[in-house]
Amino acid sequence: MVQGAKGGIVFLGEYKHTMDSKGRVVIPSKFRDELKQGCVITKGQDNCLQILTKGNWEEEADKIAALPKTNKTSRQLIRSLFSGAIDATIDSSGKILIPENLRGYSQMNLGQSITITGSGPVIEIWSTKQWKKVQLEADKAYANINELTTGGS
Amino acid sequence: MVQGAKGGIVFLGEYKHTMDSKGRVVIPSKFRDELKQGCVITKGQDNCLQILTKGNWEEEADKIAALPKTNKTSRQLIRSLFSGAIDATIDSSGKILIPENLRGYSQMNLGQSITITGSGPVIEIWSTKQWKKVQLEADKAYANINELTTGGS
DNA sequence: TTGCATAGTGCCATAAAGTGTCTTAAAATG
DNA sequence: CATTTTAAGACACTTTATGGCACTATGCAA
Repeated sequence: MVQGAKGGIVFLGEYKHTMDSKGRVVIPSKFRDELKQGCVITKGQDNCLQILTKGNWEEEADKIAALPKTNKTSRQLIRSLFSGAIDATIDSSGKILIPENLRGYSQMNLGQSITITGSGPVIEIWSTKQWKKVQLEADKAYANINELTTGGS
Repeated sequence: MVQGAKGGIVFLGEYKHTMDSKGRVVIPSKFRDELKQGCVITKGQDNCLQILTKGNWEEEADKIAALPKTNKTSRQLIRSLFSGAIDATIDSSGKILIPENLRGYSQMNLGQSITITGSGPVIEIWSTKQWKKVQLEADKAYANINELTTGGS
């Protein structure tokens, strides 16, 4: 997998897979090496799930845990992150199980299409339905920025 | 390969090739040396794909990755850029594989004609169909510029 | 406790996708 | 014109995705 200028891992690409009848999904082979020593699945923003490497998770968790617990929003964030997180391992055929509560959160259904995307330091998992919506918006935002920074057409 | 005034690489020229039955295209031999250590393919404007050298990519990626993830637009940019990119390597016969999602984005089909152009610091790949349209517009714009800068005919 | 249902795990078979390499023909080079 | 390089297609091989089946663990109810 590619590395950024600062040496961190950068996940790239978009992959369409299927959730099997038991709630498992295949992790794209390009991502597997980085996740082999274990990974953590959390609730992401916009109804996606995120897969973090062990290293990334620790960083993230430290950041969140350090937030002031007197602040209500912080407490909610802490609760959401930790209660929604699960550590997972890839099985011998490259699959991981998405627990029921996370499937619900991200609107994934057994046997349906899901989309896995590399999104820089993290991997995101989407129901393909949801991804299509998000992607459209994302591409629009990207196109706009390009116009601004490159002078446009 | 040519260098610009500031020492950056400058890709030049227009090449017509064919996408093979597996989605691979031959990279013009003049471009290969610069891409041998790896390159990244991203979505470009007007439904083209761009091939960036490692160096160019890192610049681009660092800019986007540094954006705050709490901001929705930033998240969209991150998603669009990274999910729409893939790192590629040239094989021993000078080909690279264009992944399915990027073939879709750029309207390339297996077995069909594609056009590869040097476009300054990046290489662009087009379905020939799309390229013809864009080239026409580009030529027109160039003619107009000439008129403006030379005072016209 | 026993039996049953449900969720989770491991592994295998098949099909599809991706990769590597070779040959031939065409193009470029000197 | 001879030689070298490049593009395109073909093919074999490898890897990956998917679905299925069997087995285990867990919890619940009879």
